[in-house]
Amino acid sequence: MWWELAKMYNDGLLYKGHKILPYCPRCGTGLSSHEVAQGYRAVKDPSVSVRMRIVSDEDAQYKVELSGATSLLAWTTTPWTLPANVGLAVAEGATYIEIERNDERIILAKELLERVIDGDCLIVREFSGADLVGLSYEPPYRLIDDERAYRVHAASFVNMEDGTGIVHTAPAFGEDDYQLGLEKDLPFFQPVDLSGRFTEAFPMCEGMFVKQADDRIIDDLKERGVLYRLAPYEHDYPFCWRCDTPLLYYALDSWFVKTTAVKDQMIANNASINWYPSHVGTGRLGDFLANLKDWALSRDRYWGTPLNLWVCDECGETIAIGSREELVEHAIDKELAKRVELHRPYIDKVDLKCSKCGKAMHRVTNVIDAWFDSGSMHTAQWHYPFDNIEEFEESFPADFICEAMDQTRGWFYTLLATSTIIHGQAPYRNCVVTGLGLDEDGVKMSKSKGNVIDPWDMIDVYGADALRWYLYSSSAPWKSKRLGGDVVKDALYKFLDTLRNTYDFFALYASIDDFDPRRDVLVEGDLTALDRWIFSRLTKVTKEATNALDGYDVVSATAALDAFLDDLSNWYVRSSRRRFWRGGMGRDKVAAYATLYRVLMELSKLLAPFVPFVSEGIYQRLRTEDDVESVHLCRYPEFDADAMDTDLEGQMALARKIVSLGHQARNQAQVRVRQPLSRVIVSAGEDAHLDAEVVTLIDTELNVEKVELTADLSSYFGEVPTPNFRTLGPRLGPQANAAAEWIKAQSAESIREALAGGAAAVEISGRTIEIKADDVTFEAQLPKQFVLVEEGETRLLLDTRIDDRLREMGWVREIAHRIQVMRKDAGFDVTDRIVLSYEVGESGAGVMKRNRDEIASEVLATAVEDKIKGEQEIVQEFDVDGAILKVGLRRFDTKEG
RNA sequence: GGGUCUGUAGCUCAGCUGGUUAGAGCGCUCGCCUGAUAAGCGGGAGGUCCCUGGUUCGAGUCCAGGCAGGCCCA
Repeated sequence: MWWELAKMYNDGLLYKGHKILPYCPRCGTGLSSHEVAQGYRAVKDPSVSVRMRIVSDEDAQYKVELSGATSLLAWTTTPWTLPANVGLAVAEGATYIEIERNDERIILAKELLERVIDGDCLIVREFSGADLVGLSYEPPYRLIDDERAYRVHAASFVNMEDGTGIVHTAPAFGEDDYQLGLEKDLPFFQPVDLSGRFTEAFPMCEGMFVKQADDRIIDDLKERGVLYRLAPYEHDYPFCWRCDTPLLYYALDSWFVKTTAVKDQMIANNASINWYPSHVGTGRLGDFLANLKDWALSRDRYWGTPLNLWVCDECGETIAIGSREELVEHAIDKELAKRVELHRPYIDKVDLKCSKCGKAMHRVTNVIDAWFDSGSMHTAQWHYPFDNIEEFEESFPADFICEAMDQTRGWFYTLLATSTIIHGQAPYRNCVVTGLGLDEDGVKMSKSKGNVIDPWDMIDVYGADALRWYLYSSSAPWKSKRLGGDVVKDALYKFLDTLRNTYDFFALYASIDDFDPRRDVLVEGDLTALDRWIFSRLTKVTKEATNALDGYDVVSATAALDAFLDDLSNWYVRSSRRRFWRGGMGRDKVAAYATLYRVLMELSKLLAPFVPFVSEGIYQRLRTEDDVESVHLCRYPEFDADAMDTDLEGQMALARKIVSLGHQARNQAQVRVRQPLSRVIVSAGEDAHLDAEVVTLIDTELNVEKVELTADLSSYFGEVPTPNFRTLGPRLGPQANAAAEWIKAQSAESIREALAGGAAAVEISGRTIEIKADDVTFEAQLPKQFVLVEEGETRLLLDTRIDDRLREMGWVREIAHRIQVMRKDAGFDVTDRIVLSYEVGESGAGVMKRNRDEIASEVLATAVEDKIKGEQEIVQEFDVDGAILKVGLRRFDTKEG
């Protein structure tokens, strides 16, 4: 940083000036504009209007009519600055008026009359602001004796938004005032010391803190009849971001970085940065740059980076030291300079020898704005240009930085400013701006308010990755985020638990089967449609995540990954379970393992930037010695867009839709899923097609024997003839009902035939009645056996007929399920073999006998006994379709076999 | 006062270049399923898409003006 500062000084961009600075009387230091920006707060201050009696009109156009009783009305929201008043300012072009009331005359801006004066008054005359210039007036406190003081001047900053149009001017306490003071050669009068207390120059309040003196001054003005009006005034006022003391605007000596000299270049460099969101660059920072002011750099604190300027006591020569080498070169005590710690207080012991006059030079006492330190990161982190020159050149400018919105005028700005001056370009290419963390009620967290949520509390409960995932996935980074409550819990349950459970499922069976990824390799030809589908989805999600991250769109990336994990867990794994349950290590089983293994490996890499701990945990458990030792050392997965099988993905999407509709239909028909049904019939638009393997997935999931895909479902609907009372009623009167009964009793076919000629004479209850074609409408009717559900284009018919064969299959499945639950209740391992004993009444005996092998294999029973005898680990009795079945289980002991 | 963002279900939020009947998750409720899952599936209740105008065959979406809130600045 010294190198940077010395470069700036030698280029004439670091200078000493005097400026009105926001000043913290408690910290004893001026604040930079970006520091002030942190501390604005709405407060109520007293606003006062004060009479300033005209004492001389000699130098003005305006001439007093009512001598001794004519006053200018001045306005301020900081009564404590009134003792330092040395002038009044008016707007030259504005219209002012003189009013009369209670034997006195008051002058103020015409526009503001109604806002300042209550009640009626007499307007005596009008004139322009320019006429008032030159008047002498009696100030509220005549504390200095100076010809130049207490006169009216014209100033461009006088506005008509509030006040009286006559502005009290105190050059010691305001930027505009100070500038006016320079311009009009006003005396500079400073009755306040650096601790914010009045000096002996204002005896009435000597030693009093200025803000506390407001009341005292107001009382005094009131007593003396100087006060015209007092009103509370609500406005934003800056407070010290560090200690919350109200800031005073105060004229101070300061060192400045002449950022205004590179303003255009900074604006150009800002335009080279990709901002996310873009409005930060064009709006918030853009506006700031457009109104750029020089950077008040020096601070009068003790701690901080010492300002590297030495000044000669004798001749005032100043030198900026840019390296230790230079320090040693100029130092009087070279040994000290070689080893001295470059911070206070040590550095201040090093005096230099003036090159001009040979006398001692001392370092200025200032330290620098800490923002300069963080704003120098691009260079200082490498100790450039003394070390790491290559590293610097390789990494500058940075690809990407990220911080919160409140750093716009902090870090984002100071980085840009120093880099523009030192390197001529922006130090970062992309900047993602994050929103603020709000508390549960949506209020900004701040230490002073005490509503700060400790991230560790959430991390302890839910984990760091759950917090991360929430922050990434909930909404765009720059939106503010509420923390606390259950939001992080949701991220954990919804995403991370699903991920872990998917891994756990794999791990459970992989360890049972002793899966070895180096031996049990993936064989392309053994892959099922489901395997090929999940690989296609993996390619797609890799593409989506990569593209999203390339565009700094972290939310879309998480959304794509979330959708993929859902597919993996709730479709791939769910539909693959039976493949893992099978005994042995057949080719299909190896294919399933190898597929799931590879998907989990790749997924851990895809997720590594988002959830570094969880992804590493999974990776470490999956990797072999041949793999890179950490997921964070792996390349991010690449994708081959051609590897996507959009047709298969389309089929699978349709399959899942059919399953969903099928469940809905079962629900409507009140037929539970364990009861097998014969078929569903589906229409899903022209191009819909399903490969046999995909159909099998639907069969299994819906527990139906057949899935029929058809272009048109209408052939499954029957037609029912329906009487049209609109025509029958008027024509047949009382006989209409009989005719209607007859129509309903016919089949659609026969009545169509009968009415082919347009009408038919029919014999009903002994009378002949004519039925015309108009008398009959045909309604599509679904045979009772079907339930129809539809969603968009997709329509599904569920055939709900249950014959004896299906009933028996359902029975078997029900029993198998109940026994599985018993196994679980008894605490058996999924691999435990059992001995199944049962007793059943007559009605169930046949079914049980016919299906005992199937049930046995389903529940891993090595032996089945049709009598419950001996010790059982669990016994239960249940009622299946009216048949009472009693079942006992015990673990199969190999010795028994 | 200026800049900027936001306003959609009880809560958290999606809704791309305007296009059927506005969605998801959580929560509530009823049912199903479960040999990985604090899970999953299906049904239901729950909406003046902040307001008012305008453009358009058509507006949650575009335009104008308000209102409310956040942040930044004066």
